[in-house]
Amino acid sequence: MPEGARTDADGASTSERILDAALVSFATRGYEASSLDALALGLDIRKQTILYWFPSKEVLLEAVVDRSAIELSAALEASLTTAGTGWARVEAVVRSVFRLAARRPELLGLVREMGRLGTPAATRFVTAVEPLVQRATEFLEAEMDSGHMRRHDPRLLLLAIYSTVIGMLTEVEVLRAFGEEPTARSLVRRRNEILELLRSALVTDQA
Amino acid sequence: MPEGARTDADGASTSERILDAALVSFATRGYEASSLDALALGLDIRKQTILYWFPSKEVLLEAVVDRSAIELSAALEASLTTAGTGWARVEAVVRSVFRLAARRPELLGLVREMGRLGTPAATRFVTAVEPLVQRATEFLEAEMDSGHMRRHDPRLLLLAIYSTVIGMLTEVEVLRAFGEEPTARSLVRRRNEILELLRSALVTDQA
DNA sequence: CGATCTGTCTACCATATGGTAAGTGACCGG
DNA sequence: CCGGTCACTTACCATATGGTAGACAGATCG
Repeated sequence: MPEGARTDADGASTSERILDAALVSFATRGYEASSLDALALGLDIRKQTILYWFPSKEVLLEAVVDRSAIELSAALEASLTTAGTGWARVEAVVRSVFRLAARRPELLGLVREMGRLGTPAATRFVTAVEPLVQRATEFLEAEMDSGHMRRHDPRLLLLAIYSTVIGMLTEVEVLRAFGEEPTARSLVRRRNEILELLRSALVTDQA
Repeated sequence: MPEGARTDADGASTSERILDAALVSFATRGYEASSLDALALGLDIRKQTILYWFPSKEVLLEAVVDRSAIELSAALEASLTTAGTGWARVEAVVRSVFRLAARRPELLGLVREMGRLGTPAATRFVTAVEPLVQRATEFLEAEMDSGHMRRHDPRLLLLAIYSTVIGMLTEVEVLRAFGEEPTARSLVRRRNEILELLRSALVTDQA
């Protein structure tokens, strides 16, 4: 976003490095528990540099949320354009979310964190993703109308799918309690489990 | 726990009132974001009274977690002893969790919060609930063996069910985004949706 | 070269936080 | 009636927090 930003050896501008670090910290430790000092320390800059780019912690949060919403939407949109129809479409979306979780777990972590820090952060995020929700709802409705999927309230169904996927991706502690270590191998197992579950729950024609 | 505790007009001892308020605050605002001062203010006592009963904030958290784990386990155990077999058993447990969510939403909120505050708080909770997980796993396995339920990895299945239920009970912000207001009416709709979903996903004999 | 702008820094501050030390009044057994 | 314990208080404190003010170095430009 900033034009005349100095660039790192890796080519990353300071403000982008701050956004990256803040995303990770917010997603894992949580917003309140993330201090600007700690953030700055990790980046080997001074807290005031952060406050130069983002005049307050809240503004920083908004920036992180906005950027994440864009990235998330982009990933989902991409998987939607290439995906087929019917169950294949659902599977493609779930797979792409899992791929995203493997590559950038912080993004999913932030989504989960979003619920806690209520308005206005959540509102911001929700507004950005709303079009996708709308599209998904219409798709599910069409599939049900055509008889390819069992009839459900599409928005409640979407909420259930969302909960399951996000939960199985982010509840690391609970995961451990259930005897699943958060490895790449386990991630695949969880993905397949969810896909199987959804398939048997949704698809009418099990052939 | 405290013996010679002074009792309130409502018969609640100070330490119990502290635990109650702390549970609500931890479950909604989060542990880090809950300050002892704010807690004390809400109870119309001084912060030092809190530190008299619970020598540190962390100890307070442990106490809250322990008590909640006990209450949660009790509720689940109760529903298990009265519940029947097969699908009826699953349904009974889900219903009892939803009943608990209606009566004491903070309890479920704390469970969700647990994942964020990693060890040792989570470990504590998990240890307390572990026997239930074990029982549930064995039950699911038996049902699959007898062919009444589709074969899945029982622990992954349990994790999926957990994620879905907790998510649909606690993600209030996301709920709003999906057009569901957190009313009692909506709670019932969500419960029925989950039950339908689980039934079609799990039960082989759909008669 | 001098003025200006940009990015980062040092210095500082008000407030809030978890926690310590020491008191105070009520009750209670001897 | 008196010493002690119990429940709770006032008085403090060290630290951490988000944020302000202003200095300083390097680039840019007339």
